[in-house]
Amino acid sequence: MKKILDLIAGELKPIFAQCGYDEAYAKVNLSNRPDLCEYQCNGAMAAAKAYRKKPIEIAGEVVEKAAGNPMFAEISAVMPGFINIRLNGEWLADYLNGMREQKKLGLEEPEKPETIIVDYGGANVAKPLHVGHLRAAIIGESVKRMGSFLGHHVIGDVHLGDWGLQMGLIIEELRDRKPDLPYFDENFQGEYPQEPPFTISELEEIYPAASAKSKEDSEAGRAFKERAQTATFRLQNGYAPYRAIWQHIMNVSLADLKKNYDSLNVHFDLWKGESDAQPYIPGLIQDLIDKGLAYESQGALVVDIAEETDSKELPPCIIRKSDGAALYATSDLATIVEREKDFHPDHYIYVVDKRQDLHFTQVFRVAKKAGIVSPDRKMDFLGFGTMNGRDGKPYKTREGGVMRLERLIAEVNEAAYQKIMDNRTVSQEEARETAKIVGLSALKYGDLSNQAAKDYVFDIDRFTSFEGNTGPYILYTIVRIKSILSKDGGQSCGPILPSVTEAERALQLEITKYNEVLNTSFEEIAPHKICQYVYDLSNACNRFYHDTRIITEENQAQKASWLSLVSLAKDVLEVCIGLLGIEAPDRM
RNA sequence: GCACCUGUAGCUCAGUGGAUAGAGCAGUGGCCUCCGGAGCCGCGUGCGUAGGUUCGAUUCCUAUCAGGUGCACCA
Repeated sequence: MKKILDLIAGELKPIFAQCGYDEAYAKVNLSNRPDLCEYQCNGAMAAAKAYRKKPIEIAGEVVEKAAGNPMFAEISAVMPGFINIRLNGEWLADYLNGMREQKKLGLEEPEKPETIIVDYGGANVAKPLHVGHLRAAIIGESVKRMGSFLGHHVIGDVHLGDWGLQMGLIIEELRDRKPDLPYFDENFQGEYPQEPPFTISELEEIYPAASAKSKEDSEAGRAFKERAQTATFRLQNGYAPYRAIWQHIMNVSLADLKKNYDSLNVHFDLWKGESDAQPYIPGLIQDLIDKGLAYESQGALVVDIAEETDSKELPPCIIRKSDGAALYATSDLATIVEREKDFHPDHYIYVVDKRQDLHFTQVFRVAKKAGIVSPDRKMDFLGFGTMNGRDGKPYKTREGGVMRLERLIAEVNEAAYQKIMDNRTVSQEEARETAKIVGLSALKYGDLSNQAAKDYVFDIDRFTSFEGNTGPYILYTIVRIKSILSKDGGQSCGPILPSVTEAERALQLEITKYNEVLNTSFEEIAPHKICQYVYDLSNACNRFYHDTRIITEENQAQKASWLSLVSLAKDVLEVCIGLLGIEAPDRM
């Protein structure tokens, strides 16, 4: 189905044209004065200058010709030149009935579906997930779901950090702890064991220990770091024993990462990492040299990325260190080479900490200059801000350390559990299960309701509150509608009739925004707009059934209409929170 | 030093080249013979500052102040 704004504009366009004005002026917006009208067209004012007429005259001409159109209950010209519109109640009811019948609730899908890569993990192998990974996971998952639901072919890639110095550090620390392992016997000829030489909890302890050791300002510290660098170098050059250890690290770590992402209800289509891009690096660098883009500067190989339209000077992008090693930008460029080969995507979306803005600006420019992607390829960097504590500083544990994701989730679940037990008498088991769902909604909604690019304050009490603009409040609304529908058995839904009360009308109008909201939210890569909508729709629901007795309504056709209306509202809400990565329980 | 991002109500956040800038929390006053009161209905304060473009600017531009972040061999 078409969006209502487009349908109204579609009626006005020929009228503008008939009157001799460019039909582009027939653009329609939601009214920002609901007391005056539901929709408004401001084109007459914009056109006034071009046609040297008073805006009100233009508006008057258009309104005169539009009067009598069955779509409108009211269309009027108001000083200085607004065109105010109210929809006909029957037309609106028809639109809603259309939504009920169509798949995806009448969502207008893009004419040409795109292949889109969403890169949103950034997890590091052998390091536990912490809150810094939370935003990428939550926002990226939502962006991926939005794109898929709209009909695009979206591929979510975790893009693991699995190829850096951390690997050498772990290998050398492992050598110090278990020197008898066959991986460290230069003369070993047999098969390496299938069993990993460590558990996940050991691994999580090994890395920080090794990292600390390498940073020690002592002879031993420097020696250890040098060993780690050598080990990293050998690993990257295919030294078999270290490859075998690396594979163990990957297996053990990935199983744990998947478990953690699962508990967030975040799922990746690809579990690629930096290591997968390595084979493309030599060709990439040679290509950049051959094209004359890469040149030596202070011993390193760099590519200039300045463009004529730049008002400022951007530093060049380093693609090879003076010691010959590749680095971050090289790896990301090689990953693009790989993705072009595998998927040839129309659109890249990187969901990464906003501090990497400059890095991605450089990478995108090099990719386009070098022709790795075509110049018009859509490449978006969705940089997100920091999650802060109530003190406005990056979120930490009470002890001041880095908060692990597992612990954060556990704390949110506990807070949700307490609230559920305070409010209702349910069994502990049911409360625990519900708390997981409610807690996750609190966590995700609390994050997604903010603009991604901004820092935000994580306040566990506020996010888990069942009142106000929170995830639990949204879930409550859905659960309550489910309760109403179950009271009736869900059997007597019928066609939605024109509204009879203001609250009902408001709810009807709110529901119809669905199509518009989903499309613009994805175009702007803005999940918070879905949150805003879901909140508005929930409020409209609560107002409606607060003063309308549905179940006891004696007029059966009226009752059937209202049941359909709240049922449709519930469907819209569930689709929308699904795109946020949230689901609603049946009871809470 | 250079650059980028952000400044909206006491707090946390939305929002728009158009009419009277909105929510939640906190404060405060009402509403349960009623499908879940986790609700509904009230009450008041604000676009960092100064210019400019425009018929119209909180929105676009410039300057300025404040906070955050990034600036060549970490990822």
